[in-house]
Amino acid sequence: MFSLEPQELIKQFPLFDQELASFISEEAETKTFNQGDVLMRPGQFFKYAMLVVRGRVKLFREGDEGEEFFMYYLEPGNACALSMLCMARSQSSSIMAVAVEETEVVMIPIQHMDNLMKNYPSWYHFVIETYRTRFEEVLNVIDQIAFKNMDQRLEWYLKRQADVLGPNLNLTHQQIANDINSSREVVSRLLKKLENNGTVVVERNNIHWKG
Amino acid sequence: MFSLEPQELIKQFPLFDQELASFISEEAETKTFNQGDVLMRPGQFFKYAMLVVRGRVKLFREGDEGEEFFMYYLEPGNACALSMLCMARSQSSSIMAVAVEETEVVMIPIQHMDNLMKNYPSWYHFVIETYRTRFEEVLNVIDQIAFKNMDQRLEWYLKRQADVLGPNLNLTHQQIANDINSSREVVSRLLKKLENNGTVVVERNNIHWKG
DNA sequence: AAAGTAGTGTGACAAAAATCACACTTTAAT
DNA sequence: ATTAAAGTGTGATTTTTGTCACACTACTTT
Repeated sequence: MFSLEPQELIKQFPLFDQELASFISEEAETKTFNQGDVLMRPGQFFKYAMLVVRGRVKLFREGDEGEEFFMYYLEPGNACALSMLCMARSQSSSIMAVAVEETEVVMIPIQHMDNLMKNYPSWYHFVIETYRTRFEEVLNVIDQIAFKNMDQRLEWYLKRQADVLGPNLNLTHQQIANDINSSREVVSRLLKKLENNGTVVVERNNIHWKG
Repeated sequence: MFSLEPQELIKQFPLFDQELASFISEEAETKTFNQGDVLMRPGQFFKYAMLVVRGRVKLFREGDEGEEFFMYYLEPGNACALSMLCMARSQSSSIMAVAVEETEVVMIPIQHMDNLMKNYPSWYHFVIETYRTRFEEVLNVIDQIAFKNMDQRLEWYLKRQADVLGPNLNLTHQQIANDINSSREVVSRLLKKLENNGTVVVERNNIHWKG
């Protein structure tokens, strides 16, 4: 654990002002997670608000039978909205957050929240903005699964992946199927259709998005 | 428009402390919406944070082709999470909020937010709690449509309705179909199955939940 | 009371998606 | 180099859900 320079923080979080960055730099610690590490799991207490400064975190919902459903990525400059909903929780099935690469996270102990909210307006602007963004994101997910068919959902999924990871997606059909809660065969077939459209180029372990 | 006594507010919003309730009572206005009135529609600016003190508001998502998808109700003591995400927004398709009965809403002008956040800790606790609750709710919706079949989704839908509206649900099969984005015939058939299970009693314009 | 309308029931069929079976191909392991 | 493992392609079949057609019932309106 080590802390981060205020200037570095502001670069990642442009909404922060000088005093806020200094405070966080002073009081928060930085932790590095390895690929595959779980940052957050269902039914967990939070002792920190988590800000991603490097790497990438994948958020997904887990079903009762262990199914997974991809929600969104947290990237540098993002905060984990749920980690800021500090109060206790212990629901049957909640959300999972896993580092998909080596990831550096600023951890702000929960006991500073009152102070931050009260004395650092740029903090609560950031919090509000974080919620808004995530809420929108989640609503878009609902649109997709409520209103769209698999082919459109797959396309939307790939597009989002490409927006974050770049056009070269190192994904197997099985992994995609897991993320959108479908099956490998269905994904294979739909990918073929997208390839015929010219939307993607399909290779082993790799989908090239041309959207 | 008229304002509300602090004591009345606290009764509805137990998280509010005395000073907060006084401030809101002073600065906010109360507005009454009739059944069917739209409180919020896609791509709208918000000038107020809205707190429901009487009645009921239905929140649902609209699809590109005008489909609807029920999300949740706001009841007395609830606030509209999205109305508090004040900043400008104009997304293609967003959320709809409609009064399902005569509904009284406390409208807090957006320009008081900074002050409220800064000087009334019980306000931001309330805001955080509002977000948390809605976020959870929306995640549960995702679970249902991502992982469950229509029969289970219908059952869950009816259960939620019954939790809010009581066991006697004045709904037609068509209305239910609209809310869960299915079709009337499917709903009819599944209701029959639920009736055989003893989960509901089906009558014209009325479903009696026995869960 | 007759006619109209909204709500419901049900069979037949179509479409979307999941599942099964198995062939084949590329990469990794021994 | 041979085997094993992981990834992909594809037809056949089943399940789930949506659609169409039409009958029927219970309320409303005149």
